Amino acid sequence: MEVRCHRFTIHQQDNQNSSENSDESQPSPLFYDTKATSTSSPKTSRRGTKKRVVHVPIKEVEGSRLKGETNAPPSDSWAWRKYGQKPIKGSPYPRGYYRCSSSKGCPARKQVERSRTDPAMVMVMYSCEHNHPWQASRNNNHHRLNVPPSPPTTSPTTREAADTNTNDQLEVKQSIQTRHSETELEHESEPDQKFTSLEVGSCGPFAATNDQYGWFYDLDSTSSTMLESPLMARDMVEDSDMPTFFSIREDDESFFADLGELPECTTVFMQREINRNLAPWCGTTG
DNA sequence: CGGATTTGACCTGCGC
DNA sequence: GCGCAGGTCAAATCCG
Repeated sequence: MEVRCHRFTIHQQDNQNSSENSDESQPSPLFYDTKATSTSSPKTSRRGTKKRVVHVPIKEVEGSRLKGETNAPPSDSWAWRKYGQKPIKGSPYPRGYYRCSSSKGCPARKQVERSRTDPAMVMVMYSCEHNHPWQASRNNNHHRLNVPPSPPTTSPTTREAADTNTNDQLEVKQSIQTRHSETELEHESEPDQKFTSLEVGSCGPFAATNDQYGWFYDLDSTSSTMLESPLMARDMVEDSDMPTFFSIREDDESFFADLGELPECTTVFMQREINRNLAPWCGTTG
């Protein structure tokens, strides 16, 4: 089943499995609860984060702040400040660690690394939710007026030269550190309440209500554009750990809401969680 | 000079 | 319990 939402096609998978464990017969859930998984479970962040993968054309990075950086994160509505970089075992590319600098005290973080299977892509893993003053206003249908002032189309905090690969994509991984209780998880077992039942602010924009991120719907949601990148299309066929496509519904749209921060040409693939016990939208506190 | 990046050290979680 | 690897910190450095 195929999903066409704006220009985003959602694909969620574990950050490690995204490229390494392509032989996974079981589709990767949206997020993995590291606390609940065992040896046979897909790998997740060591800190209990849950991740999803988005593919973004690498050309987007050219306009972003990390010019010339191997792991240039895609430009989005937030300003990110790099606080670390680590070589990742099995990957020729290092992983960059970024904190949100759009507002003081924002706990949002993201990790950026090149895809191992396709160097033309970069993975960006988001951890924790943004916590900005203007977010509260979004809940009141004033979303379009309360987005961060002058959301940078280019990342303002990085200074290096752009990657000049124009046909490539970025692979964007997003993860969430979750704080939901067991009770909340039970709600999530109901498909149609999967997102809307979650508390805004307790699990970040991924679990936000439609209202909170309704600003996203003002975007070109009527576009049927999908799979802008042939690269990603190829991966979807070749990779056994491929995402499952599905029809977007309201609850899913709230998932997409956060993706409004991603570059317009971001191609995101979402994988419907198969085992909800393992893949609640938000798990327990890590 | 202020803010962002770099990079080595340190901390922590997980697997054996 | 130990070692490995991921994640974070913070001082040094760089750049506008």
